[in-house]
Amino acid sequence: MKELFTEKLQQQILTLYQLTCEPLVTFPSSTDFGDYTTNVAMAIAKQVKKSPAEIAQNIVSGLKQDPEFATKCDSITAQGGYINITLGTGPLWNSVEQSTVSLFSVSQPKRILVEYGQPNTHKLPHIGHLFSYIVGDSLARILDAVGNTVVKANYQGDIGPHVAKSLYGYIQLGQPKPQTLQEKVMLLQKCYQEGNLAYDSDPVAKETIDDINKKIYQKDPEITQIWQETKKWSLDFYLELETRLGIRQTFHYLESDMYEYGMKAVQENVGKVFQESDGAIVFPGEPYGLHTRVFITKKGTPTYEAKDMGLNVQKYEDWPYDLNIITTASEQNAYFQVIIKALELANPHLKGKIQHIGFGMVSLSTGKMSSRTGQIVNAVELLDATKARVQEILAEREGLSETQKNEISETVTLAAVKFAFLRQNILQNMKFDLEESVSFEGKSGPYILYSYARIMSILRSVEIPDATTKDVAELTDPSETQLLRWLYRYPEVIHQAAATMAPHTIAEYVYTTAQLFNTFYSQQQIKNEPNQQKQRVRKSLVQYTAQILKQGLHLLGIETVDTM
RNA sequence: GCGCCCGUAGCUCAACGGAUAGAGCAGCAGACUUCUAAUCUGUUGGUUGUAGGUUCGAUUCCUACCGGGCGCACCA
Repeated sequence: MKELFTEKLQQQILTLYQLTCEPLVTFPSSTDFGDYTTNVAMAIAKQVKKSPAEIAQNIVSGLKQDPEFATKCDSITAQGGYINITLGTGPLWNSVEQSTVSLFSVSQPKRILVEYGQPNTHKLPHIGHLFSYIVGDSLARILDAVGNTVVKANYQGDIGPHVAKSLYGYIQLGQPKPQTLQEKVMLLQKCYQEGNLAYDSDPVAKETIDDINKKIYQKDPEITQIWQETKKWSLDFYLELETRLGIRQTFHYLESDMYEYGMKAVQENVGKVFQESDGAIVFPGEPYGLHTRVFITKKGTPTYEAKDMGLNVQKYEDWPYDLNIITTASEQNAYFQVIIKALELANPHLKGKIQHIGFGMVSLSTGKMSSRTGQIVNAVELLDATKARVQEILAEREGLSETQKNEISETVTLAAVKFAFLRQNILQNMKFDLEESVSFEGKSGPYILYSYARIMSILRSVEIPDATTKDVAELTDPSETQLLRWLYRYPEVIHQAAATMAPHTIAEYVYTTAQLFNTFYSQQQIKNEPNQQKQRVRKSLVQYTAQILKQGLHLLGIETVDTM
């Protein structure tokens, strides 16, 4: 409907003032002002040489003559320089009905590849990896929801000093073979920590580790065997974690596989894109306002840069994309500016198709979580600690089987963590507070799931037909109309979230939806409502609410439960 | 030193250049014989880091300064 209003406004402005402009129609700051607002009268006041209020009044008078406008709008008023539009309950209802069935698509769908996750093997994932998984997956879901074709990719560092350190520790321990996957990856993490310590404090160990690192590249049979075996533990563990998080990625790239391809990609372009400098192959970024980076060292080994060259060409060969979104922490922003420039120069067909999104760095607001181990919080610890808190609350619930409680606690845990990560602008640094993230009150994942479960409970207890068009007139209470007005915004919110790649827009929206429902819930009855028309329309209203909550949460990677 | 990003309520965060700057938590005062109280209602709390500038209008754009984060060649 927004397009309709924009168009009609444009016509009015043109006929009244012989002016063409793109009138900005938006949601007003408060629903008290209506469903749409425009400040176009203020914007053109200077050109027209009339007061904004007068212009607004003229436009409004004109619009009121328009029959299409009249049928859709309850009121259209000029308030100062603002023009406020309030839709009728009927049109609002019809629109909500539509949007719960299907979401509109973007005008020009794209093939988009989203890369996220990127955990290293031979180490446990920390909170930053969890953040990347959750944010990247949500972005992919949102872009997909508006009609793009999206595939998800992961890129894992399975080679390099960190692996050598872990293998060193592992060999020192006599290459034990624990039973469970959990024990295996815990062991590798411990080996890494010890290797890391030895590397810094013991010169002999340092030499050994450097040697192991070299042997991996040289495909030394003995080391390769150990490397492959332990790597598989890690990769299996990550697949398990991804499954737990509800994430399924189409492509899993390994850094070790990009080694040769990257070298080739760089060497083919020496003299064109890259140049030799001090024995190394570098990309001189200064002409582009960037900095110079080394792609192949003077020892002849490829750096991460070279591997990224290989990776991003490989991705296009595997799945030709219109847009390749690489997400990482923002500390790599400058790095990716250089990489993308070099990639575009070496591969003109990729120009404009690679976009880096550097999201904020996660830091712990307190040391509470890490006090136990003295280490960076690992992702699994975080999930398990959250789950323990959920189970405490759930233990007091009656009428739920143990199996149900288990399922519910896992879903609620993921909702709590995912929502905590997605509720703020992903580009900004985030302070992660365990206490707050597992607090299930207020603006939280569990709050929204709880609201959804309440609706499901209502729908279980009332078995009545859906509302008819006539019933809609019975929506009169502010707690009802406020909710309906808010539901109406859903498609545009999703569209905006996709356009700006901002999952937090949806998180905010879904939260407010739940909030408005809870207000409604505390004020209005459905089960015991004597007026059958009111009962029907309220039932359908909460049904739509549930559908939109479910869909919105799904875009955040959050699943719902019917009972909690 | 150079470059990029960020400073909004006690804390964590919202706010296409637009209306009285909004939420949650914490604090205070209330609401469970009623479809799930992980809920709801009311309330306290702001010179949007500082100083200028542009604009009818600035948290938003520009400049300087102060404070914080990150990056700047053979690591990933």
